[in-house]
Amino acid sequence: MDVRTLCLGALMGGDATGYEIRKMFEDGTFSHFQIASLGSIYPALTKLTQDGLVTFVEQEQENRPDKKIYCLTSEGRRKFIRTLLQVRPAEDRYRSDILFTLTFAEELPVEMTEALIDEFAARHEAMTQMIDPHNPDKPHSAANPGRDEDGNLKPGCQFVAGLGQAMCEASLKFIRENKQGLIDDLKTFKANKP
Amino acid sequence: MDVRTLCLGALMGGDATGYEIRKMFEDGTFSHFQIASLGSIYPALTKLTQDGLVTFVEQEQENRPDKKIYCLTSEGRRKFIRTLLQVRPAEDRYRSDILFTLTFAEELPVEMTEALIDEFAARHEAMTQMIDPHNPDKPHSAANPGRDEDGNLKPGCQFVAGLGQAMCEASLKFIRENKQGLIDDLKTFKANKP
DNA sequence: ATTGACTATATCAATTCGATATATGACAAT
DNA sequence: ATTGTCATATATCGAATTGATATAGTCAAT
Repeated sequence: MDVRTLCLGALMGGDATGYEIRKMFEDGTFSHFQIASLGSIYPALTKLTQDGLVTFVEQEQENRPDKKIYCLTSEGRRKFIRTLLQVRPAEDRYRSDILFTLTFAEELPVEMTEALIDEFAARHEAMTQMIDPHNPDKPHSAANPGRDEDGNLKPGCQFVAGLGQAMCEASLKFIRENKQGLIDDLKTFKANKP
Repeated sequence: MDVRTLCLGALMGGDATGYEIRKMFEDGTFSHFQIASLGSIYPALTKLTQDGLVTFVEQEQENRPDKKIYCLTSEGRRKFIRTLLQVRPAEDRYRSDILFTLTFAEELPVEMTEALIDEFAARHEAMTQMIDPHNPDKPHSAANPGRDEDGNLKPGCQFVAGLGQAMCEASLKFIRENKQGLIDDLKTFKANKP
């Protein structure tokens, strides 16, 4: 799925600026299962405008650059749904430098291994906070759509959030139960092979 | 972490061809937490050769293109370890078109939502098989390093494999417990909003 | 017979990332 | 006082990477 399609999806939750769309992928609704950088979002929005799939109104701001608030056209909306229906979703891909590094734990100081695991845990801890739809310090901003008029989370979003939480919790649980074992294994491993 | 570093890491487990390195990321040891395509691996190996971090011997084959079997130099090995020690690992990133699509479940036919969830489950089921170090149909090929001379899985690899399994199992469990609920929610949701 | 899958290397256009530039205000730290 | 950093906001661009394609032969299946 290319960034253009992702932008259309982001605008399904309501009008937004390019900056706000990036936040949806950085902090917001999509952050735990999609990625898009500003360097791809802005050109995508320009292209979508040219193709008539979105429009924008420019909002002047005091002492700040103008905002461009983008809005799906009815054609953009139709195009997005059609894409979802037609395109075969790509394989999921998970990318983790930390896990890659841990694969070579035998070659590293044990303290570093421990620090890497702690870092992994901390990041996943932060992610559960971010995903949690009931989290009170999560603002009801443009970066967190997926709700209907009454403020209820839509079923699809709720399911996806729950799935993300379950995966985070599982990894945290695994670390709690297996970190010390790995450290011990590494120590004996290193003692045997100097 | 760039593809050059990933290639060095792949060669830590023993000599391999570019094709075999891709398999490590496609099917093998690294497949569930790193990605690298052939289009990036071959140029990376060329660059690494120029920099003296790997060497290769060309092996003629009957009725096939020659194999280039790449091998870490001692400098390459040192460089790799140094990189692991120095480089701050990038944020983990998980990318899933299926989950993104499910976010818009309200806009799709319920049958499609169900099919997407089943597909997600099937892929994760396949992944657990692939990760499992005890899986008997997993060959002891160049695509599956991470073992010492006695065939024992190294502690770091075992930990990472276990973590991957735990996350897969958690997602499968979540789906078993919540799929029907989502389908029901969607039906009532759609009934209320025609 | 022919389609598709596997081994093997290589190239390349299109896409995307990540860093940087620009402008301003707020707030914390030294 | 001043420096640093963070947040808002858009935009550009080189570098890295993907994904498709070319080449070429073997093998199994339809």
